[in-house]
Amino acid sequence: MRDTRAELLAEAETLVRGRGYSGFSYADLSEAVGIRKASIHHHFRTKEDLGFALMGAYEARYDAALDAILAGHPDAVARIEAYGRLYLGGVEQGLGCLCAALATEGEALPERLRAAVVGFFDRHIAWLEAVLRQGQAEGSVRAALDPAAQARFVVATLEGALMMERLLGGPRAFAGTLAALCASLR
Amino acid sequence: MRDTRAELLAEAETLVRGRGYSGFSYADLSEAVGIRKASIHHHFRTKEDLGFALMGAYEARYDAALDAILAGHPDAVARIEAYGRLYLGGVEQGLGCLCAALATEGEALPERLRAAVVGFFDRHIAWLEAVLRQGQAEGSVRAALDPAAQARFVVATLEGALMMERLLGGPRAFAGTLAALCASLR
DNA sequence: AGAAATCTACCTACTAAATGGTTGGTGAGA
DNA sequence: TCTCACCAACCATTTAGTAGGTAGATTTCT
Repeated sequence: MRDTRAELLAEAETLVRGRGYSGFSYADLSEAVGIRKASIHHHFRTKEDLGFALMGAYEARYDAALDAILAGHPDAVARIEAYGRLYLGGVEQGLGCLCAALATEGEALPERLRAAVVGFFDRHIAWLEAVLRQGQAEGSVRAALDPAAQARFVVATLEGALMMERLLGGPRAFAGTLAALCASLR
Repeated sequence: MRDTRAELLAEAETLVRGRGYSGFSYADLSEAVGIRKASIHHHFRTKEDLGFALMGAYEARYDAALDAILAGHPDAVARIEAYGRLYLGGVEQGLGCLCAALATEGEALPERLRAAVVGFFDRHIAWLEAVLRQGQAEGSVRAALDPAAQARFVVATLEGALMMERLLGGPRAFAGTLAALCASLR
């Protein structure tokens, strides 16, 4: 049996990351999944509900990826490099970050969605801060850096590089920025 | 006499940077400027024309700002810090970068607009690369850095920080990232 | 200079299409 | 029998864009 709800989430994510939240419609999604517009409302009552579910799934996937990074890479800088490669996937597929797409909406974004985006960034910043502190304790990360500020710096650089290189330099250019970022930590 | 065209450009820019390109409508703009919807079409035949004019004005303003920075700051890192403060203005007003707003639209963005966005970034990268080279020649910028890669890195960081801190940490957090960025260049 | 023609900036009133969303169903399976 | 997943047919509103016109300024012709 096909899991329509999951298909809807997957296609909607591609659409939002590809053209922005208000740049996609239920009609687009209907066509992508092969189901009538009204049936989407059966799964997600409103567009805002869909956006919120999208954020939930996105965050859950990222949480799993962060755990996998901790399990697979002992070194702090290697962890941050692996974190950066999560964004690289977006560049390769020509898709931006879901949170960036929502953040663009700014004032017009429903409060729940804004809160979810803020939560996403807060979590990532906290994770990076912990990794950086560990790196400093082990000596692999420059002791002079402020972990809290540096964590924001890392997210900003990767988000910006994804946004820009998706339509400019592609994966190679993104990889260059990631390398420069990691070099600046040591 | 009031310059309606200029008012339209100013208000439209605020709207696009605040809520995204497909997140604003001629109706919004009509209300903001106090002119009928049909009259906007007199000044900008299509929404795409308006977006293109928006990019033109935005780029012209940035060009002037880049010249002013060269004239006002002899030191390379000071120039890049001043460049970063251009973005800070956006954080203070709660407005993202026009190019980031357009870039979010991705595939759905009309070709002319995409080309304009690419041109904007290319110009900024070239400007920064030249500034970085000069800094290396003078010894104020680390010689080990690759100017071309580092220029992309600078734009990515500032764009990402603007996108994120606009709704997260505000001007203080942005200033922290800008400081970390400048420190990483020396 | 004065009349005629043209242009500019704006308007009201429309259109076709798309938007998110609702109603009232149908058929299949537990 | 009841729920689930889906549907066709709606709906009100909003979207970008058009048609046709008006009042006032500017230019052109005599």
